[in-house]
Amino acid sequence: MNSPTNHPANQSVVTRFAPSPTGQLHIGGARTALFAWAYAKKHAGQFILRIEDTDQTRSTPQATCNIIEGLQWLGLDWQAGPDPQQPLEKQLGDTGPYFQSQRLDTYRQYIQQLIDMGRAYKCFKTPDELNAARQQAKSEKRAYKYDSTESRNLTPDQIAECESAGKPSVIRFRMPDADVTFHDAVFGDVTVKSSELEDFIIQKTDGFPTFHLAVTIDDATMGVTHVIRGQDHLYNTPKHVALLDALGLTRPDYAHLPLIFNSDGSKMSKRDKAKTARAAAKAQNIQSVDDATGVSSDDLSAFLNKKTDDINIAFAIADTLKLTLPEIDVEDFRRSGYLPDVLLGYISQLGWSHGHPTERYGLDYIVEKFALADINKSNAKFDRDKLAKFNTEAITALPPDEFRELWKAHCARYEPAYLEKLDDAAFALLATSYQERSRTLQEPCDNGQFFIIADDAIEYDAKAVKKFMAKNDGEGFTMLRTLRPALEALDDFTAAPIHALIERTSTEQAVGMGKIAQPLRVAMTGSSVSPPIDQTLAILGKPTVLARIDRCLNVLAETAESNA
RNA sequence: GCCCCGUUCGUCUAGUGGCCCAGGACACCGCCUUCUCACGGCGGCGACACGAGUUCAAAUCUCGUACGGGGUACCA
Repeated sequence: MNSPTNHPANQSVVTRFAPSPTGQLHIGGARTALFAWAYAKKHAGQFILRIEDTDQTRSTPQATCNIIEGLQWLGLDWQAGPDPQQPLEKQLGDTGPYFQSQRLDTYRQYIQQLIDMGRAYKCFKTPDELNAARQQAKSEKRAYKYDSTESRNLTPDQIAECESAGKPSVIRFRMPDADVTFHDAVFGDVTVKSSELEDFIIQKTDGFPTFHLAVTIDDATMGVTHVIRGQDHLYNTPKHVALLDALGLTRPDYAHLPLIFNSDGSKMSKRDKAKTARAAAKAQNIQSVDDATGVSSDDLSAFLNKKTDDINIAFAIADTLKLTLPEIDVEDFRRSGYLPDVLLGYISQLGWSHGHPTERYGLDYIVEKFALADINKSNAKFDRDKLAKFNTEAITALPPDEFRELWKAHCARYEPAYLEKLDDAAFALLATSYQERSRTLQEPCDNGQFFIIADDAIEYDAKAVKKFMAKNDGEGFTMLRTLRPALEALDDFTAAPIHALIERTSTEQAVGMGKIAQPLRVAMTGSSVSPPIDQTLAILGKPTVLARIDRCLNVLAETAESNA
């Protein structure tokens, strides 16, 4: 099958990612950015980051920063757009500015050109009138379509009259009375019938262009050769193509990507986090969250009553309940401890496949293999298990010092207590212990809390105590009493000598390693889980080990043994 | 409602008329390893949505049905 293109082979590729700055970088957006970036990279072209902030009510500078930070973390760099090293006003590239709010003059110029050509006109219909017509059509079970006859035929006098009366107007594009066909790299030739097309708005009453006008003009004036975006834009494309044709501008090549959904088929949206937090809070019937989160009980009840989906409240609940919210934005995945290359490798497989001799790969491999022809048509569901597995493998394969540095950076950003409480040597030992048993960079933080809390803050898990300590007349306590002097006498308190000591004890007492390791675990962690016990003791250090044995014996032994 | 698109194991996918009673990966199950939790090794379960048609031959082509998705905004 041939793949028609509107661009000569020797023209260099220009792609772009054009998010609207209304929050964090969404995982779906990240994949769109990845594909556009990879295509440009593969063809030694240019990748543009353009900020689509024409919706004045929803756009924020903070959101732009979030998106920039997310892209940078992923390692997707752009040659034109906001300069990530500079304040937001500074921009890279020579086809800018790259904020749509700074391109209003350009849009006006093209809109005026369309008006002058008779291809655009003012329309004084109000949203209310339009809605009424829509409702009317619906109640008559009829397909609604904007009726252009009245506004198209307004005389100059009538227009002047409306304007002097102060009636607000929009500008609409006069859609040609013909079917529109365009080529899409994923869907092939797409034709939309004339009857499905209407005179759409290109300039709002506030004087801002609509998305359709802005995106079309920007892509054309920035020299974008390949528009790679989500499938939700497929049926916007006839509008863009018609605009381009009217203006005599070259059509870019299009590729519309399948969408990404949750495993239950719902859209991956930021509201999933609120939903999950709310459901957990209701299930456990909590009345308040940790004071440290700064969320009041009023905030909480507003959230529980669905008055707000405030993400900060959702996180406060998650913190209080030790709950992981579903990852939706790139920042969520970063916080959960996924490696950027793994995340990218995984999401690249959602809707794109090249025959996979392997499925574990990173950015370089994607660039090497990427082709628009290998993009699928059908939507994909996001599978966190698979992502987690890939992440585990990548973490395990890391050189130990590299893992330590990555984990350190993660702690600095999300769990500073580890860096404050542990010296370099202890941190390094802990990193080594956890590397092979961690799915994410966050997991050792969650599982290793007992390494950084005070000796008297250990909470003993009742089941673990019963099973490993109190059972058989408190054999666990007996073992601890046996071990204590031997451990105290150990001069070189590192993993190897500790291991030797435990093995010797095992032989002398004629018991399995488990009979020794598990009571120690309970004393050290309060639970039955930790890294190998010799490493655990070495990292904790002799004073802490002895203190925790003593505490376990003093606090726990009496009550447990009397209850036994 | 209307217009379009899609549909291979639970999930992501390989597959472009004979190589496929359908291959890989994740999940799941079992065994091995084991001081706990993990990691790891080996094995197993498991799909062409349904119905017609074309053909010597169909997961692959055609039609219909069902289901899923997108669009139908002065949001992008």
